[in-house]
Amino acid sequence: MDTPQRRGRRGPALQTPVTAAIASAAFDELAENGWQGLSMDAVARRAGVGKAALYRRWPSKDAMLMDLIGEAVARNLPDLPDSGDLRRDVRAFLDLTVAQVADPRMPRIGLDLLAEYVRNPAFSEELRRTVAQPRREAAATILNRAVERGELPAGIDISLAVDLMISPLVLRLVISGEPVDEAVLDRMTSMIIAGAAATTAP
Amino acid sequence: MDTPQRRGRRGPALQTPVTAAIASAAFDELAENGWQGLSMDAVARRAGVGKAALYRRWPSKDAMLMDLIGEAVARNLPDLPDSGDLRRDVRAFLDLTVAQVADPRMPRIGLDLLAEYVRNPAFSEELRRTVAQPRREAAATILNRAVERGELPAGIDISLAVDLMISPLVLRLVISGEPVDEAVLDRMTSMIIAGAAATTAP
Amino acid sequence: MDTPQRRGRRGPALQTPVTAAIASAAFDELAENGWQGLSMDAVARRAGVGKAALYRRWPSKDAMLMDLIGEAVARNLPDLPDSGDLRRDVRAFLDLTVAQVADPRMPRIGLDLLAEYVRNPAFSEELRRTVAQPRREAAATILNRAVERGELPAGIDISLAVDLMISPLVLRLVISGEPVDEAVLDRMTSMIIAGAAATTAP
Amino acid sequence: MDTPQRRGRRGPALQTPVTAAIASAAFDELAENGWQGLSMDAVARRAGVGKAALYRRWPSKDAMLMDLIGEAVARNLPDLPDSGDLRRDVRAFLDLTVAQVADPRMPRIGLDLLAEYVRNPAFSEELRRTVAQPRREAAATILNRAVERGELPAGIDISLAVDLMISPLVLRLVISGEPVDEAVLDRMTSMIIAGAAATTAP
DNA sequence: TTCTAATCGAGACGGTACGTCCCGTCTTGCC
DNA sequence: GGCAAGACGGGACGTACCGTCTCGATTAGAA
Repeated sequence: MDTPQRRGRRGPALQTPVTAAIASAAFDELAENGWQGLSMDAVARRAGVGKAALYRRWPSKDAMLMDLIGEAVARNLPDLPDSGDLRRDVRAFLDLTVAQVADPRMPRIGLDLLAEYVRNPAFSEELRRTVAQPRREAAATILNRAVERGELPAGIDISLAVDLMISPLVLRLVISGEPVDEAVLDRMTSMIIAGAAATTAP
Repeated sequence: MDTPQRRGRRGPALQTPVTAAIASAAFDELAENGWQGLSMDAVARRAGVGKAALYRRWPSKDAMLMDLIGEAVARNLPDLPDSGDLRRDVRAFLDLTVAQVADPRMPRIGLDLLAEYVRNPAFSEELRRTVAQPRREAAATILNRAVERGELPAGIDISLAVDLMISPLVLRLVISGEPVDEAVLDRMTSMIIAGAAATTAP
Repeated sequence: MDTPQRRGRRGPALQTPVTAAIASAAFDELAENGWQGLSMDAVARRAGVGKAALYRRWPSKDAMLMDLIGEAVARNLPDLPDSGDLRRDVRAFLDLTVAQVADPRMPRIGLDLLAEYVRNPAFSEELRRTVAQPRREAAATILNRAVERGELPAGIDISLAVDLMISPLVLRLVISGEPVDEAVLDRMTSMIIAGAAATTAP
Repeated sequence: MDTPQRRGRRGPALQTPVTAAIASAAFDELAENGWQGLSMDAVARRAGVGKAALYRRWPSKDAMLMDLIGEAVARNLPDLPDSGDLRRDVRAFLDLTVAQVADPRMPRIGLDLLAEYVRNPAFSEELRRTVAQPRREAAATILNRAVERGELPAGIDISLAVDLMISPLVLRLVISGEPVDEAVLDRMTSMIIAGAAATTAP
């Protein structure tokens, strides 16, 4: 028999084979033509599906892509153990970020994701909630633990320090595209620790 | 010699006032409707110009906007005097960045600019050259002067430190949109100086 | 065998009321502005229809007009009873032609029709088959019956006599536009009968 | 008084070779693309001439083509001697018509000419005056001479008989495109003479 | 000879229509 | 009732052409 085994739902989508086919086709089109270049007709054709099948699931092209991408990105959430040492924690955070962005489908889709993120306020909020916030919280946890351990001074600006943990790496990975090797990550780690410690009110 | 003398001039040039009218109309439309919402017919109508006048200058809507915006952004280059003090130099750099992004037309257009930046490789390179590079060089100059004065250690990673001077502020201003007040800029300045000093090889 | 059964219907048909609305709008525009002055946008707007609905049916403006007009003209075929007398038959044929061309929408559209007839070879053939040929056959029938009755000699050139029955009247009606009253039709009838009888090989 | 004496010449005349080049290019384009397909830019390019040179001479594309074609057609006016015999005169008229239409450039351009004739009222009048009227007068002269000689009855409808001399042949040559050989011309001559004689009031 | 007005080639200008493509909705029949 | 196929209204895109205008270079009549 072929009982449609519901295995711990990954999210509302991908429940039926039709939805899965749409998702696959959409990602292919996204990688080939980008967000703006993707047309609903092309996705439906590629998925061997009627256009109505798409609009039965999402109210618009943007909503569909937000949902599909958001879900895909949200799936790989950071899971960082407490190493008991700030330097190791920070380095692990950076490594995880590099690993996630290094996903083979990321280079092309990721940029379009950011493009649409800044373009579309609704998606902006959705993505902030599902993607950015969890990562910011993970970074904040690392910093707070270090404060508790006394590795960082008490009065630091956590929010600013979190920006510091995320933005220089994202700039390199997503925007400037410069290579990020071990040595750079080492120096970046030092930079983050020193910088974070200096975010106290003067 | 009996060269059959060519009559007439070699051909008229594009008329400057027309280009100016198009640019103005395009910026208005951009601010009102955004990159995607901007239509070439609307720009032409607003500029009191035929659509052909647009397509005589640029091969497509995207090319037009890239060119116009890129040029506009490239125009306001940082011009930072040497204050002789690293902290003052860094703070001036941050203030300048805030001021440029705070330009009333920026909030809406700037995001679209970044969106297209990551989407279009050709524009990406163009924008890197005319917008990012000059600012990176200004930041690098500040840091190098500090090294010469002994305010920063000799072995620091200038490129990484430049990232540090730019990315956290850009993240706040362009992406997260969190407010940036004087106090935050003070703490960010401290963070940058401490972080930059720590980018030495371990 | 496991032929993957195709789901859904094979595809929707073009909707009749839409086609009718387009045809009506096209004829209105044609009468008002002529073939060249008719614009597809105007037809679509007048029909309350998207431009795509037009181009889904015909590949171009000319093809659309050829099809619509050709079909309209082809519809009113001559239906001429055998009066048993050549003169009455010929006169009835002329009257029918005048009546058909006297249709209020004809004066303007008819000329454009001929214009396109001579311009476009494909339309030319189509129109010859649906419009000219039936009328030529009706004329030929009249003449052949007269030959059988002995009203016309046996050796006449039917094709040439058919030209005679059609061309002088068409010249007046369509090209020179001179008025055609009862007296002219009387004289033309005499002319045709005498001329037809003289088309024998010398 | 101080009449500001106008120095310099009153202005050079339009240059003949330029006009000739335009005419040649226009006829080429006309033969290749037809009246509607001919574009002024293409004519100017082909003639190696600026578009202004065209509009300096004619107010519009239609006016230019009307003028050029009208003049070309008007040049070969019928010049028919009085043979003293109606049959020979009619046959000569038909032969001349065949010869004129048989001109190698005619087949393609001639049809477009008629097309535009029925489409464009202004051209219609111009062409009627320069092309049709002289030929109708030539035909009328032939008929009137026959009446004077007693070869045709006195009360015939000259206008209708002129239609008879022109329209069947034109129908064949220009519209139906059927071949016209000697035998057909013989029968047509007989038909015309008999028909013309029968155009008397009943 | 010198002035100067009109012509020349080239092509930009405003405007209008074309034919294509896409979005999001709606309709029709097959499963 | 879900599905494929695709027609539907709407609207933007990028192209082509018309008839006008501007530009600098050329040319030939009038002073």
